[in-house]
Parts: sequence; C-alpha cells; structure tokens
Amino acid sequence: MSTIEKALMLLEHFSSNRPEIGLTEFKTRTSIDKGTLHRHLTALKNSGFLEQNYLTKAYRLGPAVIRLAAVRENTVPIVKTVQYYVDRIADNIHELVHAALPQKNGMSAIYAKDGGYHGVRVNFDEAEILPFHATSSGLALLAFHDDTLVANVLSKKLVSFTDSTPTDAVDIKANLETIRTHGFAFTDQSYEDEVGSVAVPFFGVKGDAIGTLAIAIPVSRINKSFHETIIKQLIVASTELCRDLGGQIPTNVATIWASKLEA
Amino acid sequence: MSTIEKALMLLEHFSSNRPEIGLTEFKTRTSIDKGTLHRHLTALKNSGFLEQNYLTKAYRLGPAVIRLAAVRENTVPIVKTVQYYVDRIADNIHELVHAALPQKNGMSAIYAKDGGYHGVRVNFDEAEILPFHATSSGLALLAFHDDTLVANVLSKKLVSFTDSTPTDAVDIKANLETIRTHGFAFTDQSYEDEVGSVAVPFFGVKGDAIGTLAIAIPVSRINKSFHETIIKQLIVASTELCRDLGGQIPTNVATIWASKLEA
DNA sequence: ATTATTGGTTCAAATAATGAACCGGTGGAA
DNA sequence: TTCCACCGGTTCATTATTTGAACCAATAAT
Repeated sequence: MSTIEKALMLLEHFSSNRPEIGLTEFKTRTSIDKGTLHRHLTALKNSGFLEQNYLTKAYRLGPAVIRLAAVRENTVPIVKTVQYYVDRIADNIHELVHAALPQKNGMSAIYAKDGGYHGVRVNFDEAEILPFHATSSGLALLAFHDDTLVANVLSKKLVSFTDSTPTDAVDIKANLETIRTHGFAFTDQSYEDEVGSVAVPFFGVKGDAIGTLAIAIPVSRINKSFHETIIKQLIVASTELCRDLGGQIPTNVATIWASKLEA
Repeated sequence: MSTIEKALMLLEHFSSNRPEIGLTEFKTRTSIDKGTLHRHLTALKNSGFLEQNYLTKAYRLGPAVIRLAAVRENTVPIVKTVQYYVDRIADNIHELVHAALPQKNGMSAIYAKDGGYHGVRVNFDEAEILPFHATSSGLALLAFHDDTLVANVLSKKLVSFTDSTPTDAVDIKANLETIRTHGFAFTDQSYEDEVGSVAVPFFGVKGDAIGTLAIAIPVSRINKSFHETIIKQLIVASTELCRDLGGQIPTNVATIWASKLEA
C-alpha cells in the first residue's frame, strides 16, 4: 500500500463521536510507529486536512475538507438532491430516514431526518461509518455494487456488534443473493439491539449502486403492512433520485421494483 | 516535501470551474511526471478522495470529502455559524458578501450571499482559491495571522491579475501594517477589474485570524459613507461571530474596532 | 491508413519512508 | 522536592518506496 493511502487512512478514524485524536491514541488505534505517525499527521496538517488543538496537541479535521466538499457538492450535488427525498419519506412514515454513501470500510450517512413523534427513537450519529456487513445500507450497496467490493469486504474480519450480526461470509453471500432478488435489504438487530432497518440502493450512470436510502425502526414498531409501506416509499424515492442524478436503474432491478409497487 | 503533501496538492487543482481533470491536463498543470501522477491519483482514488468519470477517465473529487466535511462541521461548526452573519450583512447592504477560510495558497470562500438587487453584480465562484496578496480577504487574514504565513506567501512569486495587483513584497508588507492599524483590509480592482472589496478577520481561541468576512462591490458604487457603513457592519458581525465560535479578539484590534464603531 | 493524443505500465536508479532509541516537558505520587 | 510515567516530538542508519524515461494499448483526429 502506498504511503499516501496509509496516511489518508488515518482520517477515517475521525467521526462526530471522536473528533479529536492525539498522537498516542493514534498509535494504540493503528499500531503504526510513533515516528511514522507523527510524520504523516504533520503532512496532513501542512496540507490543511488536520489542525491541532493548541492546548492538548490532539489532531482534528482541518479546513481543507470544507473546500473540497463544497467543490464536490458543486460538481455532483448528491447531498442536496438526496435531502428532498429523505425529508419526504421521513415526513410520510415518521421514522428515522437516512441516505448514505460508500466509503472504504462502510457506509457513511450524508443526511438523516427523524420524522418521528414516537417515544422510542433510534439513535443516529451522522458521519459514523456503518459497517457493510451489519447494516441494511451496507448490504443493499454490496448487493448492487461490483463483486470486487464484496470480495474485499468478506475477506476481512467481520466484526460482531450484536448477537444477530452475521459474521459468516457464506451466509452473507447468500443474503446478498436474496437482496438482489427482492430489490431491497433489511436487517433485524444486526448492528444495534432493538433496531431493525430497511434499505434500497440508488444507482449511478453505469447502473452500479452509488448510495442507499434507508430507514431504521425500533423492532417493536415493525409489522408486515408497515414493512411494505416503507419499501414502496423507498423504491419510489430511489427511482426519482436516480432520475435527478442521471443514474440508471439496472433493468432487472427496475422490473423487480415495478412488481413491488403493484403489489 | 513528503509524498503525502505532494499528492494532496493535486486536490487543490479542483474547483467549481474545473471539476474534472484528466491525467494529461494534470501533467501540464503540475509538470509532474505522468507515471508519478498516475500513481498518486490512483492512491487518492483508492482512498475515496477522487473518482473517475468512467467515460472520459478524468478525475473528480470523491465521496470521502463529504464525510470528512460533515465530521469537521460537527466538530467546529464554522460554516453554519458564519451563514447567519453573511446573510444578515447581505440583506442589510445589498451587495455580495462572503466568508472565507485560509487554505494553503489562498482563501477559500465557504459561503457567499448576494443580497443585491443592482443591475451590475460581482461574479463569484464559491470554492475558488482567492490569492492572499490580491484580495482583501487574503490581506486581512495575513495581517492578523502569524508572520510565518506572511513570509511564506511573500517568498513565492506574486501573480498579477489586473493592472492594480500589488506584486511587490515590500509594498504588501507596508499595506499589512496599515491594515493592522485600521482593523480592516480593502482592495481596489487588485483581483478583478471594476471590483473593489473590504474584509475583516475573525479570530480563533488563540487570538489569531482564522477566517474573514468580506464584501465585494463594483467600484462604481463605492463612496465614503457607504464604505464606512460596510466596515461597521463587518466589525459588528465579526465580533459576534468570534463570540459564537469561542474566539478571542486581540485587545488592540478590539480597541481599534470600538473606535471605528463610535465614529 | 496514419498520426497524434489519450490513459496507463514498467523497472533500474534515486530518494523518501521507516522505526528503535532518544529528547524534553508535564502532571501526578511518594 | 524527587521520582516516575506519560505525553508529543525528533534523530539517523537501514530499508523500502517513489520516481521518471521509455514503453504499451486504445481511441480520436487527419
């Protein structure tokens, strides 16, 4: 792996939950040599990707990422486009809805809205990395992305988050096949206890999944008719979203989705 | 310079005006060897910082930057905080107002609003890099940031954009001194013909300038009383912004600003 | 059909990355 | 105070990666 990739991997450790990381903490998290780490962090700092808390010396993300995100959003306005649909679904079904994009090691929610006026809410931390194998977003993406990503994900150790987290590569492969035939993914407490989720992919110009729309619900509120309502909403939204983004829904998926909507 | 920094410098070439860049174009823009470039671009692509237009093979910014910006904004919500003040000023004075943060080679506008209902408008491209020496934003930041940045900027070649662009390091240093005594910076067609601008810095916890609030106006509309109105608005907004961000206005600046407001 | 231009690859030579040991400062604990 | 542990940061010989001129393959232009 190139030095560049090694250094950029360091940025993946930051999240809303962990906004600042010191040198020693990085060392324990990565088991990279302290000298090397310091050089990499300094390079990232010099490039504006990190800055240092001048009191604690801990590193946090720097201003360069803001500019880049603005340019990216100007180029491919996914966030802005996605917001409309997430809001719409959230308003309709009164649950926590989010859209996520794939990163190297999982999905990252780019926008979420909790339309709920329920007492029990699903907790949600934007910009957290959602593991591919344990979340409906991740599975929905894997199922409709290219096989190399699937192979890559399954070749690594599959962390268990709850008693229901699938950690067997064969099981997951079978599940991906099911997801392909159904046109959506769902999970039952595989990432967080008491939380189920449903996700559909949305597609890019090549007809490959470039992101997902998903809903997370406390398991107590899931029942068959609600499940069907949710799926229909997601399918409709994803269809319109693909149109907005200039994406192509693969014909087999389009067929499956059409039949779901009729039902 | 480290390989990491060299690779990350490549990202600076992207802007709203230039969202996609091919290998050969990169080569002409950077005069880095094609082999090296390709390796770097591939590393950035593998890390999610770039992705490729699958038809033209040109590179554009990737989804990783979106996640990072979300985390950064969650950590230090500058963009969100700044919007309120930019909007307020724009609504009051009906001109193009923007807030900018320093990047490696200039300022980058993170938010802009054109409050104008004038016929002649200043053109503005968000996420463009505004050179330090030719814009009021850049000068305002230099004047109140640490001296190493000033030395760094002045040691490089100072590009001329118009007939009025200051390109002499001594002149600029003198101007920075003036800016420090006035508490604000202004330029007259030094970056674009027919456009003048005024900027004030805002400060971080250490009392160092971490960004700027600025206004760009067609020179035809500038006059003394308007100039004074603008400066007052900027000073008030920056003061409140510093409070919101937990920043410290250096005492000498605070004194200067207070006297301006009384006038 | 030919040429120019594109993105991408190769491999010996040149250079930068690495990491064990080290430094200096800070904040307890004895 | 003295001691120790822990922090961020630095050094320099060893090692591994980066580099770039030449090359390849595919596409677009003439």
